[in-house]
Amino acid sequence: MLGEPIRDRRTERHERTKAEILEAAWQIARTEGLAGLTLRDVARKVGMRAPSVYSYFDSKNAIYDAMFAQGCQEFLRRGSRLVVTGDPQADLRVGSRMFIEFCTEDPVRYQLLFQRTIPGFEPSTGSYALAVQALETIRARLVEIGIDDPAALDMLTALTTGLADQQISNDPGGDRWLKLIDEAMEMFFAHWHNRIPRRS
Amino acid sequence: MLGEPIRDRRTERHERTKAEILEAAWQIARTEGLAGLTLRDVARKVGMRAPSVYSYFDSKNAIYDAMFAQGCQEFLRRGSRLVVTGDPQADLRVGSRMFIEFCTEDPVRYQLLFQRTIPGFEPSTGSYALAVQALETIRARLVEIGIDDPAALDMLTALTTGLADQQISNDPGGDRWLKLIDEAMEMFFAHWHNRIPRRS
DNA sequence: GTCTATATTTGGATAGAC
DNA sequence: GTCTATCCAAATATAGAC
Repeated sequence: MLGEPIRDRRTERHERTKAEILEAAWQIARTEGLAGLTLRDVARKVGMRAPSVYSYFDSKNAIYDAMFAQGCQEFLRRGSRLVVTGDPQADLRVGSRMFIEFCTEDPVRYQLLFQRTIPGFEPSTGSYALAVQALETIRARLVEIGIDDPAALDMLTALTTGLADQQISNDPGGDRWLKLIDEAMEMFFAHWHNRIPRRS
Repeated sequence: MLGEPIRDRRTERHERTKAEILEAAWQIARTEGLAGLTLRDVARKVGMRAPSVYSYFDSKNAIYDAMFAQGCQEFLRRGSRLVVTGDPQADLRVGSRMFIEFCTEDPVRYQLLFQRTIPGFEPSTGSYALAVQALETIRARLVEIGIDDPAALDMLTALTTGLADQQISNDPGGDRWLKLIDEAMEMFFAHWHNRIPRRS
């Protein structure tokens, strides 16, 4: 009557090693750049030779894809922890701050998820679905705040990714654009709250 | 009494060929991606073999650097053609539209100038100075519009690059974010015009 | 599953003849 | 200035032994 599935110790170990490889990949990407990731380096970091990695991932792009999915899942996890207080402006501030800090705290992850700059890589359908889901959580939160104009959502993504992008590109490690978040949201809120969508 | 310098036909031809190589590099980067640029392809496009390119550029990065400088100069050229009408909002609209269209009309140029995503490349001091000069023209225009808070400049660069970035990443060739430009500038202007800078 | 060995490709850069 | 020939290095991926 125990409903637990039979544990497969072999599979468990396999999954653990996959996770270990991914963690190594993140670390190397953060130091060498996302495009500078090589299977040799990843393998070495986990104490293997390059060919052994192929027992866990079919290709280098499969690693990128798993990293992409991990990034999306982390975003979804953080989004699910956000609460709705009922104060629209506060909710907007908290949500946008979460998003922008998510972007800036790991520029490599930002590059992988939001800029499509890796030569031959594009996410698999499964991973892409996670990204769609992530955008949907943002849309839903904006609706709860009382803003349901689709143009407002597009404006918000532009404004927040713009802040994140400038922060990463022009003041890495600093806060020159981070400290503009509250003011940006004030500006955004004043313009879009209780506004009737214009025709086209 | 003719003040013209003596023309050096050899140098002139050399410069012409350099320009031809750069144009080929732009074309290839636009189809193969900026990171996908190879000397072989560039050489072939101008009817040479790869080693011959070294008679014109010391390295591949020297080509990137020349492209970077060209991009900045094109931006400066367009900025110099903008007029100030005295209508602050109209001037803001025109300036931001110029900037965003400059970005979106050539995503490869945008990537080279505004995202630093090429492995070992960073602009030479001379080329970087052009980029600084370009930002300065934006700052000066914003002052003429009547907004001289440095935070406003940072907010404007975030907003405009954000619109450009979303347009390029999520609706290439379309106008989903381009058509938000006027509304974005309305929002920006309402917030920053005649505002006293806050302490910190 | 992991290894060694190797195939394969690619691409930046140099040497030296013409 | 341009070429051929070549070097050198890197990196993905596969074959097959253990």
